Amino acid sequence: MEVSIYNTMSRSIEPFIPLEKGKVGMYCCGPTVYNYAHIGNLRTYIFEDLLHRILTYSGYDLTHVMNITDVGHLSDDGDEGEDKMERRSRESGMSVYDIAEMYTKSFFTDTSALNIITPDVTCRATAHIGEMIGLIRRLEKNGHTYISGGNVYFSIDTFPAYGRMARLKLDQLSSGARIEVDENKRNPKDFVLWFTKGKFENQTMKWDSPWGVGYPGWHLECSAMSMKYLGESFDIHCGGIDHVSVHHTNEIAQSEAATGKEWVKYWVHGEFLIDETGKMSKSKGDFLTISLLKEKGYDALDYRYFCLTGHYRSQLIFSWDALSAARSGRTNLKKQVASLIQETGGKKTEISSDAAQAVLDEFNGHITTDLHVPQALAVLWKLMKDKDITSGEKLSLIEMMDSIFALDLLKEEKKESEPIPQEILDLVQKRAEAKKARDFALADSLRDEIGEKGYTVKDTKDGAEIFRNM
RNA sequence: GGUGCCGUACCCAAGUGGUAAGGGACAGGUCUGCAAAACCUCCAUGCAUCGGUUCGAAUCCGAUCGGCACCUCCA
Repeated sequence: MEVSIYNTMSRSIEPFIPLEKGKVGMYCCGPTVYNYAHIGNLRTYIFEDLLHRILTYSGYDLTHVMNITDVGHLSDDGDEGEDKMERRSRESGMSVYDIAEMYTKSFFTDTSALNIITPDVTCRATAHIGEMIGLIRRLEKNGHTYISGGNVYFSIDTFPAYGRMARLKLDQLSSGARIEVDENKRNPKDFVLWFTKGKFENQTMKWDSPWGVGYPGWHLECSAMSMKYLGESFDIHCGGIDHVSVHHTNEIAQSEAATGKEWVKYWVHGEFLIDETGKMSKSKGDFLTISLLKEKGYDALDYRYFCLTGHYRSQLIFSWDALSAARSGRTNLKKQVASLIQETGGKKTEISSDAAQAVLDEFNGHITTDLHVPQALAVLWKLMKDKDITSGEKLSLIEMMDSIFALDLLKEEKKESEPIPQEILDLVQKRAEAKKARDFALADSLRDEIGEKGYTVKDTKDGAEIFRNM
């Protein structure tokens, strides 16, 4: 199936044409594992997962690579920067490696709860120091580097296309407006490839290199690892929108300066999740995590559903009300699917009717056009209400759609069937008797009493159902 | 200072030239002693404001107001 996607490089939706027919190499910037991921971070991985699923669904043989940043990501630019991992280590008393392991694990716990498919390759920066040193040597050989104040810098003046994707106007950037200019830089936009100086006294992660003992600059790892696993040119590079102007700009510069080739064909960026006050960030006090959502009674997939209702290139406004709406939506969807399963005994039917085929075509059209997932979701709702399509066909269609949505629509909810206390059962029994005697005042007061004790009773045609209140 | 984005109902949100998707909430109905559930129905002549282009504008252009992001670290 043909896929089109918005390319940040051209600022337009382009037909996707892979470098090698039928195959796709995709690299996505992964987490820096110095803290828990907040739900804004995770929105980006949900969007990348949708792209992953859509490419696979469309018949491509996909290789999806994601890095784990466990070194070199500074909290600030310039000499004042401190490695985020090291800072966390200093603050917590744990070793940097323990921190990396702990937060890597929690990251994958979150992504797994969100039904995000684990990339084919996940690679740690600290396991690829050799590749990074190799890349610096290539840049050095091509005359793109200089050493100043002990650090190795990339010289952007040696790369005329610098800032092309971000459309930076270098002469008009107000460098130093918000940060101190690094005196060692020839051009304020130059960036460090290898640190041997800086806030370094406590750095525990360091390696020997031709330029001295030190550690790599943050941007370097993505270039080095993506080329290792996907080759010197590959199809798709994803990440958050915030990476366009610095991180990806620098990645492009150092990669293309090293190889002399176009590095990435399609750049795909996901917009931010924001709240009423604007962007979510880890430095802005408390941040929202999947485990917090769970504590408040939401399923991780309620959040996934919420993300599916907005387009990946638009900001999405988070609120508890909006999340509750998503939870209700997903719950209703699941209920309707469950009743379809009950009705058919779970038997799916091959799609044969014109009506069903039309729904499938519409769905396919949406997902293969720049990830128009919100419209695809609307198609699912239309399908649920359709009166001409048989239940068996519906189930087949739902299964196909959910291979993209990944909302576990066909999965039966396992109810934790805690035993109902005898006390409650007695009250329910009493109420049933009161109802039978048409003493509704007593029945209602008994229902209130049951409610006070934390249970809800609902009458069905097969008698009373009892639920524990959440 | 430079760059870019956004403003659609009570909330979230889709829609980039052909007459406003979808979800949630609300309201009404069927059913039920009532409630809940389920099902049905209703829900923006309107897309920040003002002009312009066009047979036709939420969509294109200009201005204004309001909000946000990036040019430090960030998904």
